[in-house]
Amino acid sequence: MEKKEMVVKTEDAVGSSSIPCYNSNVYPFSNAFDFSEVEKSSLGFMELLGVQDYSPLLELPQLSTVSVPHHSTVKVPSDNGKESSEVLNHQPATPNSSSISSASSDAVNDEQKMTLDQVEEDDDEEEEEEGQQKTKKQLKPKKTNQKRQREPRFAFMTKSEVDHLEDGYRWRKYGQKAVKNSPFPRSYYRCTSVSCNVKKRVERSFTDPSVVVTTYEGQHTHPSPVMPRSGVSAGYATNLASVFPQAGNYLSQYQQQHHHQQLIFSTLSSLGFPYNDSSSPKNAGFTQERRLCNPGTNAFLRDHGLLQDVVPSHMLKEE
DNA sequence: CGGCTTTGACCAGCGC
DNA sequence: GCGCTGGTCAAAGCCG
Repeated sequence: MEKKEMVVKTEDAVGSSSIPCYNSNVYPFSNAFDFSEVEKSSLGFMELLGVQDYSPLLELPQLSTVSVPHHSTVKVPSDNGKESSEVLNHQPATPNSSSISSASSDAVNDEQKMTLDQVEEDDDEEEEEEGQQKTKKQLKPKKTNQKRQREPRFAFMTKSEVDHLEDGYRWRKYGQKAVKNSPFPRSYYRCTSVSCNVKKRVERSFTDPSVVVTTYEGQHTHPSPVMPRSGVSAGYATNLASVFPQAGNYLSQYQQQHHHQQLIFSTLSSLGFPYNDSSSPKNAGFTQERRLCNPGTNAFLRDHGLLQDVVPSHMLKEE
């Protein structure tokens, strides 16, 4: 049986932090994090996420002001100010809330850098071609276009038995890598649609193999091949999307499919959105799920593994 | 036969 | 400079 629980984490969300929270339960994961530690740390949170460019924070102001409940200060480097800090609210999340972690993004500066790189690359191209043909052909080409060209990223934490979750789009796997500190490999997928360079990474938490972390990068330039569905889901997805524009983008994809509707609703519900659908047998599975982000328990802490790419372990310490 | 997955190799970025 | 790691490429193989 496939049981899923989705946890949303926007890579931009933690950005700078102080969105007027619709519901204090929306970002419960923060209960497990001491963001003041982030401030102390030499690593910015975005850096912890493996991001080197924070410009999207400007691009996604809402995300950049997401409030992280309960904990204090999030310091986020940004282009115009280097960093912003915000005192966050202190409401503990309620049980059953799911976690949202946040993540990162970047892009604008990279594009600028890329331009320069491309110019330089033009000069080298001829030389490279020769050497390249001899040894390996794939070597340089990617360099021209790929110089850290990063799109805004958005990650979902999904409790699922399957690694690759259906989201209405078609994906082609183009790589798999072993992940440090994890026995589970990370898979790389790319949208099969031409001219759409959306990518996603899928990896499983090593501390909780039932949890899959899916990270989307970029935005689709085409409609989902799966027909959109109408229904109450739209309202909630929109609601969430209003908090996480990027999330809404992907959530809307999820909601285009049956069982993913449930997945979303389960998540939204746990996020504090009042959704309740007991008619689905699949929901039975949800109730059995470990309370992934239940503050005050160790449950969440046990998940720190899948977040450790996002947050250093010391941040996961219980208060 | 076309599309997809697997897999080894390569490259770039980063820290030491 | 070197080594590690993440990310990507593309050939080979698989499958419907």
